[in-house]
Amino acid sequence: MGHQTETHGDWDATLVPDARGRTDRPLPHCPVEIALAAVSGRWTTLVLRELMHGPHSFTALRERLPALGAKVLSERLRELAGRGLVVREEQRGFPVRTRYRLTARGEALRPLLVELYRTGAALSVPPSVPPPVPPSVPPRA
Amino acid sequence: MGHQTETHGDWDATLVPDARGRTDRPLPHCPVEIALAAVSGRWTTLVLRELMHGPHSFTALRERLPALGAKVLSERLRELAGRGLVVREEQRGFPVRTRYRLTARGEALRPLLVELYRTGAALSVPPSVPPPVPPSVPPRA
DNA sequence: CGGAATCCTATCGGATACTG
DNA sequence: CAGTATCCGATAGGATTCCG
Repeated sequence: MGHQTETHGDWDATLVPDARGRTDRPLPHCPVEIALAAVSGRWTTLVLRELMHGPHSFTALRERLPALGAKVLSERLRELAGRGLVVREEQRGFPVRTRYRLTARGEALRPLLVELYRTGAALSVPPSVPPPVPPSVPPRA
Repeated sequence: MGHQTETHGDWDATLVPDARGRTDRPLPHCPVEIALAAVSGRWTTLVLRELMHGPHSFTALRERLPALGAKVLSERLRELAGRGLVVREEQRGFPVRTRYRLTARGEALRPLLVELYRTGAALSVPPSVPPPVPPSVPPRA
């Protein structure tokens, strides 16, 4: 065999390019976990999609996503802001206009969203032989 | 403006290529939701990573991921199998060898995992100005 | 308008124990 | 070896109400 620095030696370099992906448990510094954290949570990708079209106010977002409750939207925006993906901007004047804008970091999620869409679209064509439903009880003559 | 078939008209075609993405709530047939469902759940991406290296037995997977409990592994494998991403193969003989192998559909997740890694790595370099800690009270005079 | 505070339920995932 | 069965605490997220 080659070398014994790694746990099991052969890592696919395109899949796991560096040491941060060579973990044996879900650690928060693993790039995959970081990216998943950024887009996970119900409604998150929809909120991101709206913000990708440009800045929106809290209420505008609620109008675009009528089934999204104020509490959850508020949570999502705070998470996104906490990760530096979104900025909250208060436009001074009267009344106080608030808007949420995607940062450069937030824009960096676009290729991921595109890839998620692509992959999901590919998966949505059903497998030739669907989830092998085992013949539960073979009908006896 | 152009036409009034859509709710708000201007959709980014690279972000939302077709009607399945033009939803105002998280519907299970939206491609993004489908892809997210495939990779979501704790440990899921790690299990996929292992299976991307080739088929593994239940116990082999537990050895690679020692902190992953049998129950959760069992759940993950059943979910993945249910989505047609993994197949369970029983090698008859003694003892009964069981192994889990990625299907072609499962392999189709590889680009997504790569993109997740890429994006997460990009996000892990901290923003020039971190989460904008707002000047809580503007110093007067 | 732009939220925060509560309350409530469902599900998730970890620990432990047991089985063919 | 390859799981299942149970229990249990912690979130997640929806509904509702209230606030500056």
